[in-house]
Amino acid sequence: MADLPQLYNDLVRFETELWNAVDARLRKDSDLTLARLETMRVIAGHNDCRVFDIADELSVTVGGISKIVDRIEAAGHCRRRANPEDRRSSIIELTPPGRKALTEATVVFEDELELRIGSVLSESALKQLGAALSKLRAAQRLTRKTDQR
Amino acid sequence: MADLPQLYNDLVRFETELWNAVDARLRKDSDLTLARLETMRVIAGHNDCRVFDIADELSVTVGGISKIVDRIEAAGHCRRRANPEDRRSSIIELTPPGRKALTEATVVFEDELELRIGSVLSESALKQLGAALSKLRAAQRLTRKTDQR
DNA sequence: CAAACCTTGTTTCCGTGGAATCTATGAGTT
DNA sequence: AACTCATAGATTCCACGGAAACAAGGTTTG
Repeated sequence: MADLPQLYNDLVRFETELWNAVDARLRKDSDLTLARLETMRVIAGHNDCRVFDIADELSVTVGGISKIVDRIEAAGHCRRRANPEDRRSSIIELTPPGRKALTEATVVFEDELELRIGSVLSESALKQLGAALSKLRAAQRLTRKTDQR
Repeated sequence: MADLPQLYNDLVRFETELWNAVDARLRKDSDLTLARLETMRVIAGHNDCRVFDIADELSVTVGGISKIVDRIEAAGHCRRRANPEDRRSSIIELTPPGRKALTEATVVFEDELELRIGSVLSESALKQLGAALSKLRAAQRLTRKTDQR
């Protein structure tokens, strides 16, 4: 019998510490925070990216993302463009300075991940971990449907 | 080569969704929130528990925990007692109603973990996941020492 | 096509948690 | 003992993100 509370605790604590460490590293060695980096990665990876798409992919609220996009836009790193398909929404795209900042921050980001994850586990352990997490997320997507809000 | 950003993303997203789901379930089926449950679990598991001990174990700030303890105390679930060893700090202990609430909430907590983790992965996959997380945390504790601040 | 409903995004308001500051106590040095 | 420095906790201030209310556009149904 696995000790689920223990596993839960390690998971949550590791995630907290990882987030803090990566965020601190980005603030020190790049122009982005982790919240902005994650948002900009989604923008870069989506064609015709809307606020909704980002919120969905990052599991946060639309209202929260709307405000993060405000800040990224104020920093000159992205811009909202009218969506010809649907006038309720805008299409968000990175500006050239935004793409540059993203590229630079991504190097730092990946370096820190390598330091804190890649270099700690064996290649096969990494594969297993990735598989476990992806299975857990898939299961969560299913239960979500039965959840009432 | 493992895709670390992908793994990172699954980890953070799973943790976010898990936290939200467990917290929602606790609010619905118990008297505690997840933040309070975690705090009270630490209090219950420590002899002569101080604010510092909780903050350290949960990887959050002392100031934040001080306020969470305020709320738990206001709900009548814990109490601060003078520490005879060190008058700067108090010893925090659960009240009988606090212990009762903790016991009840723990049932809900473990049920939700079983639903979202235990029943999703095989026994051996759970073991591997636990081992990987504990190794990752151990490595993080080491790098922390070299981190300035 | 109108009415009802749903989707998308923004904004307001609020609770939470962090950083910084302040107070009190303890430990170490002279 | 007096001074300095470190530690524990509380408090103040602030930034962030969620919930809810709102606005506006889209979709469905009669």
